[in-house]
Amino acid sequence: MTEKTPTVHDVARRAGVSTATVSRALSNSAKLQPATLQRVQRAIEELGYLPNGAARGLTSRRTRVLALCFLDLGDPESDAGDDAMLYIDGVVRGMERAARERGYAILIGAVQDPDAALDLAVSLASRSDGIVLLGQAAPTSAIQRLKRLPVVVVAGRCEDDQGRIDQVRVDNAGGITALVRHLVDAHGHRDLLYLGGPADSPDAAERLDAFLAVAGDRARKPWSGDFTQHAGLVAARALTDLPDAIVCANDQMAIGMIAGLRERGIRVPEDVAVVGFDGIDLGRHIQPALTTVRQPMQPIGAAAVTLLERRLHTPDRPPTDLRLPTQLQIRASCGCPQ
Amino acid sequence: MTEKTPTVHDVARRAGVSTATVSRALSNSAKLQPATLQRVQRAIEELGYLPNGAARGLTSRRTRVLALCFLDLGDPESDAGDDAMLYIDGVVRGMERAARERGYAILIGAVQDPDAALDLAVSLASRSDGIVLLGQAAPTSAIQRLKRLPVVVVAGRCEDDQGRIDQVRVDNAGGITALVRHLVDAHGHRDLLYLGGPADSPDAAERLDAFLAVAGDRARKPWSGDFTQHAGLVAARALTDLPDAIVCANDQMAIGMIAGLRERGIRVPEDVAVVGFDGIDLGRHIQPALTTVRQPMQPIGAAAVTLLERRLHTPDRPPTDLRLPTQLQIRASCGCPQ
DNA sequence: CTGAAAGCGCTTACAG
DNA sequence: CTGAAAGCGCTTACAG
Repeated sequence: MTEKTPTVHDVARRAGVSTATVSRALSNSAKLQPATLQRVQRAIEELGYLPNGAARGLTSRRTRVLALCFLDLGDPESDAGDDAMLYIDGVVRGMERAARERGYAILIGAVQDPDAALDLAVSLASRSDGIVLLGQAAPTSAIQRLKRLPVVVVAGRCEDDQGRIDQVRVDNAGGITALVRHLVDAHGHRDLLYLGGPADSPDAAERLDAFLAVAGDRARKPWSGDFTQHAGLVAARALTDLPDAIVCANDQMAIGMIAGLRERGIRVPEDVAVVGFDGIDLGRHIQPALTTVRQPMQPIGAAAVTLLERRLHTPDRPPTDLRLPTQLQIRASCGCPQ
Repeated sequence: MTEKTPTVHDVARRAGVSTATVSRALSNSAKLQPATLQRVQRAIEELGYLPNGAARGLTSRRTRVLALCFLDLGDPESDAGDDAMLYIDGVVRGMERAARERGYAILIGAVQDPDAALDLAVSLASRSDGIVLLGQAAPTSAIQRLKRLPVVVVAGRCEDDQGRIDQVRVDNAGGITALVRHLVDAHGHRDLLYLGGPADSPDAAERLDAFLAVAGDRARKPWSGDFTQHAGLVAARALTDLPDAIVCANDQMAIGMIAGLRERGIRVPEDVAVVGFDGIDLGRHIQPALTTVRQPMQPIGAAAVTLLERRLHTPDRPPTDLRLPTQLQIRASCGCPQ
């Protein structure tokens, strides 16, 4: 740290070759004479040479980095992940694994304030070969501004006029439909309450629409919450006359709902069925185990990476709007035997 | 993407200023005349100019990126996080939040094979201002090789001769000690079985040593597993005569243990107490709720960032070996009333 | 407050 | 197979 850090020139001098040769040895792209290669490698070792990524990136015009920009709504006081965070963790892991296979690392950045998303996105984009914008971290302004490099929007609403923005979403409508059909067809429920998510969430909006469409006149007037366990708890306490089944827009609210009902001595699923959406790990372990719709978080991340790479190779390909399938996960809270 | 991307020169020309002025406007470091600043900003907007991070990094010698290198041992088939992954998610989140406040983004990279850790670490290091090496992703070879830039080792074993590597670990010994004392003092248990972790985990080693030391002649010969729920399950099935209490080296094994005991009709905590280590969210929700020792995952990540930044400012400061406190989390599986 | 110019550390045609 | 040299797009002293 104190002594000057060695560069390709130092390595070249020590190995008795040109910097071009050092560069070739580094990326072992060109075939070097084994002896030459070895000399260079020794010099690198002896000098403790570390290539400068910025210089490489500047020259080669590729950073080998893919970025992810998201909104961090989590509670900084809590280690317990809320839904949004669990979702993001899954996406990050999926991205990382897919990126790794292709020789990319993942750069992540978050903001709390949606208004800061544009600046963050720009700053991440400037250091990467492509960027994924998650949900509400994808304001139209950002999308427009970043269009010089591949952008994929995940779980967001994307108003793209030029047609170069790829999207990845899940089939919210299909998931809700399968869930409601199960409640209606398998269990004969006819009085359904929907506890929806926040109005500004694109996923929440799609789920609500789908519920309304498929439940038809079996639907009560929907309630709404903020996707937290607490919202489910509060809703459970406020419930006066019990429906046959309660469809929650995510698992956390369903879990809070079940806890709140239990407080009041109301049994799930005997007195009322409760189902969720997301498929978080916790749902498997509560009593009764939660019937839900599983979102493929890692595949979402992996798909985003794939789309990024495709557009890197073919900038002008038509935009893809990927809808990943969701999967009905029947457990006990709907009334099915475990 | 097709048209050439604009550079500072284009912006400068359009704004009728020099590139130096554009640069100053970008970093708003120097005070520009408001009118000048505005002209530059308009030009940036009109051109859709995106600064080139590599070029900035090359010149300024700072990337404003902090890297995290870890081993990904997780099951790619499963969305359900295992312990190691939950731990990493927590650390990543802690790093991201701490980094964000200081204007850094986080670059993450993982490998499956420990032998590949060095190459990955080098590649991450070359794009960042500092790097944290997690656990087994911190081979001595990597530490030596990277020493030109700030390195902090988290939950690893670090054999550093030169004294510039900072470390962050948790107080494994203190945690185990509090756990065993509770079992012995509060519940009067005298026959303790320890289900340890893999031999190559530094954390596992410390926990085992501490258990042996504090349990003394109350300890049976320790068993060991691989930190998965499955290992706990297998151990439960293999158990012939029941101890008073089973101390598991992590929560996942404790959860598997409880499930395995239940299979056999053995009640926890009535017939045997079971406790874990880590404090994962799931432990709160199982029946009985898991008594454990809480690791402060996010603070670990945050501390790593703090140490990185300190060393960035003061390269020659003496190395810090941080031990973050753990916290005994008494719930029901030890026999305490919930 | 602003500009001209050097230089950051690589890679990549272009020769040979 | 290897080298000389230009140039990637910024920032930063140095002047003024």
